[in-house]
Amino acid sequence: MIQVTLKDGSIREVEQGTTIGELAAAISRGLAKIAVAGKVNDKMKDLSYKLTENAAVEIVTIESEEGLDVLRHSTSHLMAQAVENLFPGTKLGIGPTIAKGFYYDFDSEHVFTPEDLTLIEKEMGRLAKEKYSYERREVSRAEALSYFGERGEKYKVELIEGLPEDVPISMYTQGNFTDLCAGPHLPSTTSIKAFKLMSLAGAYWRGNEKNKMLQRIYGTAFAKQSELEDHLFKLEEAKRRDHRKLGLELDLFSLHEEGPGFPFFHPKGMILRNALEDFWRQEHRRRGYQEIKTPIILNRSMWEQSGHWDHYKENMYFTEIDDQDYAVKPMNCPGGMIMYKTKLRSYRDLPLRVGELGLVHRHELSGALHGLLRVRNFTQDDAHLFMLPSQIKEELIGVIELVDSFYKVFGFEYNVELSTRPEDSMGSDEDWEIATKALQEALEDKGINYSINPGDGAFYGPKIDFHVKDCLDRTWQCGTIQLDFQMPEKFDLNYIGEDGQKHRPVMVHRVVYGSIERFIALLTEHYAGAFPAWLAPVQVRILPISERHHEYGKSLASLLNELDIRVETDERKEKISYKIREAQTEKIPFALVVGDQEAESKMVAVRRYGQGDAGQKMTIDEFIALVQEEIKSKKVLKGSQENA
RNA sequence: GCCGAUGUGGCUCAGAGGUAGAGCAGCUCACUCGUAAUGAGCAGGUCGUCGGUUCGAUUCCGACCAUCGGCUCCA
Repeated sequence: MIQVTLKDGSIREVEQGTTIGELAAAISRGLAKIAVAGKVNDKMKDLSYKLTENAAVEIVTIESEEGLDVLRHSTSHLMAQAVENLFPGTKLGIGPTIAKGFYYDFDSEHVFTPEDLTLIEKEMGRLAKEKYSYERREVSRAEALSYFGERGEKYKVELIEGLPEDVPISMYTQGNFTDLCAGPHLPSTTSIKAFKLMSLAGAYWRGNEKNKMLQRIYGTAFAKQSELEDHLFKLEEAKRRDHRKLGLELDLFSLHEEGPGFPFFHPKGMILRNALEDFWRQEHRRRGYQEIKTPIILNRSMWEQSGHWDHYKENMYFTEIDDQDYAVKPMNCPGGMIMYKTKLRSYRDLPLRVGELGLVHRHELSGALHGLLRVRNFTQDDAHLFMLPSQIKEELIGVIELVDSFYKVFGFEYNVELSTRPEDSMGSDEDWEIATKALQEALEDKGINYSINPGDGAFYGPKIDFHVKDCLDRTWQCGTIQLDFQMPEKFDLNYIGEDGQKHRPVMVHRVVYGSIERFIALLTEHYAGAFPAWLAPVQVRILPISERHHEYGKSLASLLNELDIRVETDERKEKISYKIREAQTEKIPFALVVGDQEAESKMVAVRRYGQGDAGQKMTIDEFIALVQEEIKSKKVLKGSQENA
C-alpha cells in the first residue's frame, strides 16, 4: 500500500499501481465523471498514470483551467487527426493550447479555406464519436526519430532533435493518429463535444520569420455546449466594442488610404484628447513637472549622437533640408537632452522633471497597423527626469505611483513587465545590470507583481512596462518607465555637484498614457463608447419637444455653455422618441427633454444614458449641480463597464 | 514585411460577363408630436487603383494599394 495526500490534506491508502482514474473513482463517482487528468507532486499526468509511491495527488477536473487545457490539447490532436484524414500528406507543426483555445500549425500543399474549417469540424465530430482512447507510449529517442522520420514529419524530427538528452519522449495515439506529445490527455475522445474552429492564419515555424510560413488553424473547446456558446457570444459582444467601429459611429476619428497609420481626429475625438491632456497637465503640474515642446524634425548628426541612427533606423522617416539629412523624431528624448543642456545645472536643480506631449513618427510594418492601437504617428505623454544617482529609487517609485493613480481613475486593470537588455543595444554590461536592478528594487519596494520579458528593453536601457487589457483580452503596452545611463553619456549631460565638480545625471524616460491615441482606443472599448461625463464629447443634449420649446432650450443651452458644460440642442423637426433614440445611440450622458411642463416651471426632465425610461424632473440648478459633480468626480457611468 | 481573406453611394450590405440595387444617413414637403425609429418624394456610385483577356468587365486574370484575422504564449 502507498499513501496519497489529497488536495484537502487528507491521506488515503491505496494499492501500489492504482491509477489516478481509479483513485478519483474511489473518492467519489461524481469526481470520476469530471476528472480529466491528475497532478502528481505538481506534475500533470494522465488518468491512466499508475501511482507507485507515496505522493501528493490532485484530481484535475474538466471544470478547472488546467482541466480545460487538457481538453483543448486533446481537441487539437483530434483536429490534427481530422486534417490528416482529409488532407493526406499534411505535415504537422505544433499544436498547443492558448489562452482561450488551441491551435495547430500545418504544412500542406493544400491552402485551407474557411469552408475547409466546416469540413474539418465535421470530421472531428465523427472521430470524437468513435470514442478513441488517447494511448500514451514512452519511446527511445531513436524510435521516435525513426517513427516520425519515416513519415516525413520533418518538423517533429526537428523538435525531437532539440529535446534535452534526459527528457523521456512520449507519443500519444488515438485511432490512426499518433503525435509527439508530453501530455497529459483525456482518457478518450468521448468528452470532446463542444468545440469550434475559429480562424485561419499564417504563422512562421517556431515564430521565426526566416522559417517557412505554416498554416495555423485556431479553435476552442469547452466542457459544455452552453459554455462554448457563452464564449462565442462574448466574442460578438467584444466586436461591438471595437474602437474602430465605435470611433466611426461616434465620429471620433478616421483612417484613410491617403495616410495609412496616420489617424485623423474629428471634433469629438479632439474633445476627448483635450480632456485627457488637460487632466495630464494638471496632475503633472501638481507633481512638480514642467512642460516643454521640442521640434519634430532634427538634424542627422543629432540622431547619430543619440544612437537612433544606428539602432532605430528601420523605424524612422527621413527628409532632406538644404542638402542635409534630417529625420522625423521617433522618440522625444533627444529634444529633452538638448533642452537640458541649455544651461549649467546644479545638483540643487535635481530632480528635474520635464514633460512633453510629443508627436512621434515610427514606420511600423504595414501588417502591424491596427486602428488607433498601432499607428505610425502618435503623441506620447513623455517626460524625462534628470536626477542624482541617490534619487533613482525615490523617483522611480514616484512614477510607479503616478501611473497607478492614473489607471485607477479610468478603472483599468493592468499587469507589469520588466524588460531586460535586447541584442541590439548600447552601453556596458555593468550599467545595464545597475539599471535593471534599480527598476527591480523599485517594483519590489512597492510590492508589485511583475513578470520578466527578457531582451525586450529599449536599446538604451531596461524598462518597466504597464500593459492594459482591451475588450478581446489582448494586452497593450501603455505606461513605461525606462532607466537610461546612455543618453546622458552620449549627450554629455552634467550637473555641478556639492563638491563643485561636474557629474553625470541619471535619466528616466517615462510615459503614463503611453500614446494618447492608444489610450483613447482602450478607453473607447473599456467604456463601450459610453464615456464618463468628464470625457464625453457631448455631455448634455437638450431635446425640445416641438418648435415652440426651442427658445427655452436655447436659454438652457447658453446657461450650460457659460458653465463650460458641453451641450448641444437638437432642434430638428423630429418626434421626441426619435431624438431620444439618437441621444442614446450616441451615448450622451445626459439628455434633457423640454416641453410645456418644463418651460413653465423652469425645470428639466433628465434622462441618463443607459438607465432607460422616463426622465427625472429637477430644477435647472439641481441639474447643474448634478452634472458638475459628475464631471468633477470623474465618476464612471453605471452600465458602461459591464463585462464584454 | 510574410500567410490568408476582403474592397460596390457617408454607413451596413445585396448583385451579375451586356455599363448597378436595398436599408439607414442626407435633402425637400407634410405632421408640432412627452421618453429608443411619422409618412411621402428627391438626390447620391467612372463597383479600391493600374494593366490584361473579351465585340463588351465593376463581374474573369495579373500587379499594386488599403483594410481585416494572424505571424508571442514552444511536442
